This record gives sequence, structure tokens and C-alpha cells, in this order.
Amino acid sequence: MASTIKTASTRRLGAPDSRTRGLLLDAAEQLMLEEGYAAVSSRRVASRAGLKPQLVHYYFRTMDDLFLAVYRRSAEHNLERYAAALASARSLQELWKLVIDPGGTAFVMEFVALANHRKAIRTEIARHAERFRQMQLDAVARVLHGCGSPANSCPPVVAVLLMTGLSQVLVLEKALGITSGHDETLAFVERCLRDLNPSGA
Amino acid sequence: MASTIKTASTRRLGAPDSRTRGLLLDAAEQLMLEEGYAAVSSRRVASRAGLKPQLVHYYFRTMDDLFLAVYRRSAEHNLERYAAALASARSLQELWKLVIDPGGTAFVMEFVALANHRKAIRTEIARHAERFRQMQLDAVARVLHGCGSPANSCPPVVAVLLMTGLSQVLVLEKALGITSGHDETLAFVERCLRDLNPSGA
DNA sequence: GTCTATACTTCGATAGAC
DNA sequence: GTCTATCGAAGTATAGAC
Repeated sequence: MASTIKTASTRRLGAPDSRTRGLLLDAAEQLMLEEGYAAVSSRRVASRAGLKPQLVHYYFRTMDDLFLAVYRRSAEHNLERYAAALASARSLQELWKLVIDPGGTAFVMEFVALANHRKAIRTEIARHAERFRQMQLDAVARVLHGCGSPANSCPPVVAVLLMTGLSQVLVLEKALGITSGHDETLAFVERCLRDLNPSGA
Repeated sequence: MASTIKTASTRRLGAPDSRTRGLLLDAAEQLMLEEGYAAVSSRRVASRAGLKPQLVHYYFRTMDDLFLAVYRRSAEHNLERYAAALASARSLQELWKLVIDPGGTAFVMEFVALANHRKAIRTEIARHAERFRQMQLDAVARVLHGCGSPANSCPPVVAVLLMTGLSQVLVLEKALGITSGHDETLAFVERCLRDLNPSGA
């Protein structure tokens, strides 16, 4: 079908919509979640996908290209999923539920660690994060507007960062087995949100 | 001097207080910060320390042992440093300054990423984190007590988690090049702390 | 699009001489 | 305590046949 692409360097490169390419991305994503980015090698990815290692290099010139493709596919998917959920949220409580959902957080953390030392991935993450932040901001502003945000409350963008930080700590520490103060904090947040937005119970 | 240690397996193992061992730990720590944990190999560590690769295995049976030793040494050092700073803090503002200090955060993040898939390191991080949390909690409780914490304020442990989460997000995002909302959030925190504890300005 | 074959590098780890 | 020597495994990447 879709023919191969000739790149500047004489190497051949597989079509982006190939089924095999998708299998490789699936395998890489799983490996990354289960054993960390260091476990994502061409041999192991291929073996998990039931394919030959060389195919990885046929579809992705370098391993970094593979990482980038995995990230892009997943981020795009999450963005769509999240946008739908945000759009239907009618209270801060519902937004908070979305924020503290641990699904995807482990994945993001893995990429953040990887990104710390790879420029290409770092900029890609930054791009998506800004879009994400903007989406959350719109949702919070919309909800706060609906219930007439009080003057003593914080600006929407601060609320977003507060929720993000809190959920990040809670999810991360839970994964590490640290839990002291978590219950109290969750209860406190619920209380704050209820005070701020009584209609959302 | 300090003689070598015979382990269960017939291998020899260098003395814990050896100068060379310290050099290897230094090299590993630097490499980890600059290029990530994936760059920490016996060969690269040794080369940076100006030593032979086999010495790494003489002082550390496995690479995980090396990682663990690097973490322990640094965590112990940070704990002492932090304890001294906390003890002299007289206001929430001063505590906040300590919390948002990015020094060491990159280091911790690197280990968290590594810990995600290595049990030994995970439990070690959890142990230190709990001690850390307790220290912060004591300090916050002490400061809040001094200024008569108002009833509408949050419990000390919640304050600690809030500060931790916020600083984590700010530091992490800054490292990635994401800055939207940061200034507003910092200003908001300052305002909150001033309201809560006017004496600390 | 997938295969075989392969070049080359780096890795962790160990044995034993000095 | 440090060295030489070495093993076997795994890594990235490429060329070229089918």
C-alpha cells in the first residue's frame, strides 16, 4: 500500500500508517510502562511484538524517533479523551476527579525522566503540556464563572497549578509507597471545593 | 588500613571508607545529574573518575548497589543540611523558600524515575521521604503554633503536601521549559503566607 | 515489507596476577 | 588495592537479498 518514503539519507523508511508500525508502537509503550524507558531497546520491542529487531529501524531511523512517536501518539489520544471529559464537567469537584486520575500519570512521569536529557522529547512534552494547561484553564474559568468566583479565591490559572501539583505529589508518592498525609489532604481538598462551589455536590 | 570484606559469595569487596570508593560515587552522581541514570555504566563512571572500570565492581557488587550507595550518601547529606535550615526557620515564608529551592530536585526526580522499576531503590526512597516529611511537618507545626493557626486554615500536614506539590510542579515544569501561570502562582503563595503569618515579612 | 547477515560498540561481571 | 585479560550478552544501526 502506502509506499515507502525516501529520506535525505539513503535509508528506506516504512509508511506511517503501517499495521506493523502500530504493533511496534504498542510494544514500546507497554515496555516503557512496565519496565521503564531503559528497557525499550530495538531487540526487546521487536521480540514483544513478535517481529525482527531490524524492523524497528525500518520504521524508525533511531530509537529517539521511536520514543517521540510513542509519545506523540499517546499524547494526542489523551488530549482528545481529556477534552471530551473536560467539556462535560460542570463543577470543580468533577474537574478534580479528572485531575487526580492516576491513569497516564506514570506514563507522563516516565517521559519526563527521559526528557530531562533529550532535547527533542523535552520540547515535544512542553508543547503538549501547554495545550493541556490551556484546556484545563478554560474549563476552570468556565466553571468558576458559573458560580461567581469570590474575590478572596485564587485566579483560575493558580487553581489549575494547585490541583496539578497536588495530584502529582499524591500519585507519585502513592506509587512509591508513601502515604502519610494523603487522606487528610484529600479530605481537605473536598472541603475546600465544597465551600467554593456548593452546587457541585 | 580498613581491610576488605568477605561476602557470602566468594567475591572480594572494597572498604566502605575508601577514598577511591568516594571518587566513584562522585563520578556516578555527576553523570546521573548531567546525562541521566541510563548513562551511569561502570565504564563511564570509572573513566570520569580516572580509574579502571573493574574497580567499580570491586567496590560495588552490582550497578544497583552503586545506585543505592549514591542515593544513600546524597540523601543523608541533604537530610542533615535540611534539618539545620528548618531548625532556624521562623516563619512559613522561610520554610517556603527552602521548599522551592530547585537544588536537589533534579536529583530526586532522576531517582524517582529509576525507582519506578527497582524495588530496592523504591523502598529506600520511601524511607527517606517519610523522614523528610516528618521533619517538615515538625517545622510547620512549630511555626504555625507560634502564630496561633487560625481555625479556617488547613492542618499542618496538608500545608506540607500543598507546598511540596506546588514546588514540585514549578521546578519540574521550569526544567522542561513550561512557565505559564508560574509567576501568578508564586505571587499568590506569597500573598497567602503573608495573610496567614504577617510577622514573617 | 520482511528477511538474513553482519559490523561495531558498549555493557555487566569475574578470575587471577601483581 | 589495583591491574590485565576476558567472557558472554545486549545494544544501535546498515546493507542487500527475497
